[in-house]
Amino acid sequence: MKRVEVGEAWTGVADCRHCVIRDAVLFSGLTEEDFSHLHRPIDQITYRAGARIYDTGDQAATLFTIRSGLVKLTQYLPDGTARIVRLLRKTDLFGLEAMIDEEYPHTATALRDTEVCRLPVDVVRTLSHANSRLFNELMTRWHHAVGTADRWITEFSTGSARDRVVRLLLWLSEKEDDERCELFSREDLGALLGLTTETASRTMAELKRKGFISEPRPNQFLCDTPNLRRLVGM
Amino acid sequence: MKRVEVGEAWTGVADCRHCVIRDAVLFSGLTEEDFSHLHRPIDQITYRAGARIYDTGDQAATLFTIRSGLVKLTQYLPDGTARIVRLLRKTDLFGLEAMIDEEYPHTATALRDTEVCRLPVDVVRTLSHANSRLFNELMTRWHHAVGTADRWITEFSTGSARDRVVRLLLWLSEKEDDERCELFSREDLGALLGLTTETASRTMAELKRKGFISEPRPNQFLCDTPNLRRLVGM
DNA sequence: CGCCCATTTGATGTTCTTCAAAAGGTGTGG
DNA sequence: CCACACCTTTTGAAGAACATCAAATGGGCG
Repeated sequence: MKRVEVGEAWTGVADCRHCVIRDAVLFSGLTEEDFSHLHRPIDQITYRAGARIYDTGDQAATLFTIRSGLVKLTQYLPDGTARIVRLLRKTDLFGLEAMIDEEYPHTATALRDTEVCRLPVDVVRTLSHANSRLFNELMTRWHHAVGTADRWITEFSTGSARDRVVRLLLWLSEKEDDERCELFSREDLGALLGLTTETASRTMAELKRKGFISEPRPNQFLCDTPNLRRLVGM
Repeated sequence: MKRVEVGEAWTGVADCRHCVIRDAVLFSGLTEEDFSHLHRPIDQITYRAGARIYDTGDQAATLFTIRSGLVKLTQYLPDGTARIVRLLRKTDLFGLEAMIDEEYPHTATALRDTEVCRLPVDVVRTLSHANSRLFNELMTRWHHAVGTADRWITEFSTGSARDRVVRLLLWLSEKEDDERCELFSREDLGALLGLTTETASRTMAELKRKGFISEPRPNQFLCDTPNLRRLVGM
């Protein structure tokens, strides 16, 4: 990974009322009146690919909404082993733990250039008491986080290396409109699936040889989803 | 597992106001007034060891608080593979998904005789809008579920079989007062750690041989926690 | 062009799974 | 109370899958 000197840049003050992804974000349920109580501005920030957004143990004071890009959450074992526990993209919310905890439990890193909105936790707390739609939205986000974590356990941490890779490819394709699927480094692929970089690489190579995937551009894949699905019995 | 004809038995109507574990449960923040609005009674139910509490896809209409016992949540892959994604005990809440979803995403099974309180989801929903302490308590529970799921990924799904078993033993001892640690079947141990029954059994045998654990009674273990901790670098 | 880093590939060893069989425990019925 | 059946656990042997170490390849960038 290349060193990035200036990892983040302040992009401006968000105009939540006219946000292009407003339907999909946390504040979708806010009323004009709610917004009028929003005295503290919502920052918009851009992180370069590879930039650290926050570190495990950092003081947790803001939630993040992704406007564009891709973010990984990594958790470390005492022996230094890293495991990627979540992958976040457009409209996803992360750092929710700030609502409860003093510190972030993960390390958040931008995998591509990533635009986020930073929501101060006390703003969200205050609004969530007043606005029950926001409260529901928050619950939905928590629910979603648990559901995703559980998929990580069953789909990405169970079975053979090939099965795990295939399930991940299918999961990534799900989220794309077409059957393309942007991937990241082999090292991250391994850290996500609990495999070594080499095994991740070999498995991808095997899938290519057998024609289940092709790689028109580096790290961009075309998946034969029907046949991949058949491979893992989905 | 022995067939259980009568898996569940209604034990009575809960008296939440005078609950012995009241400090620790979801309703700890409720006021006298809140309780007076609680027209629908809270059922108390006992499940026999091995009894199914709910099944993946069942209509989700109640949350459960554990008064005593042990419950596993299992998730299934399309090919039939089962993976235990959570272990719940006294004062834990499960079935939270009922707040959002129509169906339970897991199968919940009692591992020992287990007493639960059943909280109708609409009761919790109504109360949570009126009582902000309950709302906070709910958020805390969600937070806890995510945190536990993440530990499952990093600690129980990463590294060698021995490391996983050791981390689980340490986790179970954490929750006990002494260094005893009740365990369940080897099959469940495997399903929890993403290993086969045989590997789980062999790993336990090896730990016994080396003196890290002893088994005074079947499925009850004494752990040499300091040395176990050293084994996995904690 | 040459350097740096990520990826790929190879060879080897370990770990885990698989299949199979034996041992141990528990409950039932004779 | 013993014998038998059934189920779980343990153990063994063989093979497959994955990790590890090492080296080669290839792409991007100064």
